[in-house]
Amino acid sequence: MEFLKELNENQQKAVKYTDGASLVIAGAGSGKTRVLTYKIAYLLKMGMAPGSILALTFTNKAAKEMKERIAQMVGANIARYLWMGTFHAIFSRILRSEAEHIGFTKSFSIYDSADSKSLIKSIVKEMKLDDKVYKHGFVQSRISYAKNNLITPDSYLANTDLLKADTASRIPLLKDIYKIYCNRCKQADAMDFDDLLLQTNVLFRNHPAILQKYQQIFGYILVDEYQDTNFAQYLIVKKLAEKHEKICVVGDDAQSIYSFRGANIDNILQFKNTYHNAQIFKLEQNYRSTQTIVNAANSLIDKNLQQIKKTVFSEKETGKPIKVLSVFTDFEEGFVIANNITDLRYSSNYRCQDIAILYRTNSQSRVMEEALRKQSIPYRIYGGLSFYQRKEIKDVIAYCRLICNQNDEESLKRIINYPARGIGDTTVNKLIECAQLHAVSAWEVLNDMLKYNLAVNAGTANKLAQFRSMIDVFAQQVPTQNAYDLANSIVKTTGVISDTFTDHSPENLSKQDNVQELLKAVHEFCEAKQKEGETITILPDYLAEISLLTDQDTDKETDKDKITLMTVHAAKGLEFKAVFIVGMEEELFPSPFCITERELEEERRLFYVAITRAEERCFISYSKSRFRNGKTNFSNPSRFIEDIDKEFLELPVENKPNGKQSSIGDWDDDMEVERNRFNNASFSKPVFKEQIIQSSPRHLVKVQGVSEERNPIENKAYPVGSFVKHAIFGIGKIIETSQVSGNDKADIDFGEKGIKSLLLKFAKLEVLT
DNA sequence: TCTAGCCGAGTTTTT
DNA sequence: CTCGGCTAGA
Repeated sequence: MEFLKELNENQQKAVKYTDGASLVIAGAGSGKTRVLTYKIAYLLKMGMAPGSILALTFTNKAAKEMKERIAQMVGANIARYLWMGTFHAIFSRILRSEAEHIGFTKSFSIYDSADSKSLIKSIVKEMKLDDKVYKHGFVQSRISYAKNNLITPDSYLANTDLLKADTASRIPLLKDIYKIYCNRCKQADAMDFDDLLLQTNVLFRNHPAILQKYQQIFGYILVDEYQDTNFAQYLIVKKLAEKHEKICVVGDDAQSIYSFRGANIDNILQFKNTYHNAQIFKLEQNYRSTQTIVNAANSLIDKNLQQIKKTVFSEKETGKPIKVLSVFTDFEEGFVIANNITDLRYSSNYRCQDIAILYRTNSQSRVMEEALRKQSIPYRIYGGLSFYQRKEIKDVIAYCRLICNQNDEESLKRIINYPARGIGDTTVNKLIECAQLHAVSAWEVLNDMLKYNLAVNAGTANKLAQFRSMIDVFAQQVPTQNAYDLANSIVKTTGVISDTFTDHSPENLSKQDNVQELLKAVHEFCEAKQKEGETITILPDYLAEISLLTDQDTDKETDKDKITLMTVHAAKGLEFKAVFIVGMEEELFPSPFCITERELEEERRLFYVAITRAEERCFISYSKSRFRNGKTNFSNPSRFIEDIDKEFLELPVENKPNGKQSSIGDWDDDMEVERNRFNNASFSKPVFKEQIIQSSPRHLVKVQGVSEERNPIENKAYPVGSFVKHAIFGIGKIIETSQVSGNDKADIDFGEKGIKSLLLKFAKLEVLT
């Protein structure tokens, strides 16, 4: 047990306690993953069989990393038998082997959220309801909420509170949509993400013998990120652990940020009430961040009332204060951040992969992206469209899914007329209506159009029959064909990507690349399975694997050394030497949709998560105006900045070039922060784009001393003396134009608002005269 | 069946 | 602004 020496005292205690239930409260950066991995290694060394350990995580990435670390410690041959994966992955595996007990088949499809949205849309349409009232997004979240709380359609009907709430929200028929939605899923032999948890509960509730079987199998259960479990997950874990209470959950209530998805922070707060003899271990030493960052984060989270008290501390160096950057516009924000990044790269020798830009909403990525691109800083955006959500990929996968499960209605709808084969919307609607009328799947109708009286003309019937037999031919090959060969012939024969061969546009070429990429992935999957001793890997096995994958799981080698751009949510569990948290403004962070104290506390935790991602440097920026939804909106600094003790912050300082007074306007009154305009933030390190691209880091440091002297330069577009209009300051008169580091700049007298030095590329001035 | 054009809406999302 | 969804017309 040499490896135990690598743990501190509390970590060791948490690892070694295996007598009963235990809760490990793990502060940010306190070695949570380390405790989990070492604990599993410890259990294995104590003689526990790997096949009786169940370890649940929230992301595939976390599971994969943990598995790799354990493999290093105890050997891959042992590690591969661990039940380790996400809740969804593990229980979809169990559901597949027990599917017939709950009315599904082994090859059930998994509907992703786009599929379920599309199904909801068609149900609302078929019920002739107003889709402006029954908005698909809202209906979807309502159904998801019900499932996460284990409310089946029948118990929904019996729940007066829910019914009342729906009537009050003018959506009384939600109960019916929910019921039909579930029926349709079952008819399609499909489960959505929430079903994977709900149906597991149904399985365990209705079949005690099966529950008992898994209670026997899982001799020890570990759960990561327990603060983010919802009721469905909580109950699965509770039932499985009931017998022996050999369970260890790890989490941090201060990092609970998924309540809007049904996560219930009470699961961790009330752990002791669920498991009466639970031991609690607190990990409070942060090994990730400087003292300043840890203390700043502590002072922030201290403002939350609801929390398990703990004292996270760091013994690393004090470190630099968190730098607060104040800018005028979101464009300038991007520019300033890019400059700061350049600075870090070349004067502190940070690599791109050490740096992350975090934001509250995905839409903020655009300006950042633009700024980075302009300065040729390599970056990678996480979130947005993932590989598996791309149209061409979804199309190919829809073929694969339909071929493996002909009842899969969403896949059928997607490709029955793609590529176009003369089966229009009218026909598809008739087909589905007919199927509903006879309570069978659409495929069933296709199989016997006469029997079900499908009212289409002979030509259409012929086209439908052709489509059916094409799918049939593939379907017959499923049990005997290797997944890669079958996928390959699907792509070649169905013409699913024939659209992309019409021209050589970059979009089309990229689509072809993506499909090749997918096929390559299938190939690799088959080879990996073969190495594990499988004789043949069939297509359904591959589908089962990828339906639960996300973009984050597909890291490419070429993406290694790049700046990371992602939402704060996506950054949870990650760490970077330097972190930029941008858009720290009211109406953005906290989100205007969070009103109640409980919701605000979650937003504060989100900010806490953001800060604690940083190891050495943390920057926070806010802009006084932001371009959103086609309009420029004014904004104030986020209240959360004030929640951090000032001693840990480096607030923007006023800088007065040439002794000119530059008044701030009204924004900063509450913060006593003054603007350090373009000088400090933007130009302390003049940016020479070309040189940055070509030269080595050391070269660049030399150029940094270049003069910042301003030389008045006549600017023809903005003649001295002319009047201009600015989005924030209103009308002003140009006093002087100049160039600084190759950027056009103007000094403008805005009367009452004072004299401002503005960069023309940001100011967006309108010339009036 | 396809496409241009209009209208309206617009947080966060591990699976 | 920038998507998605729908309608009108080819």
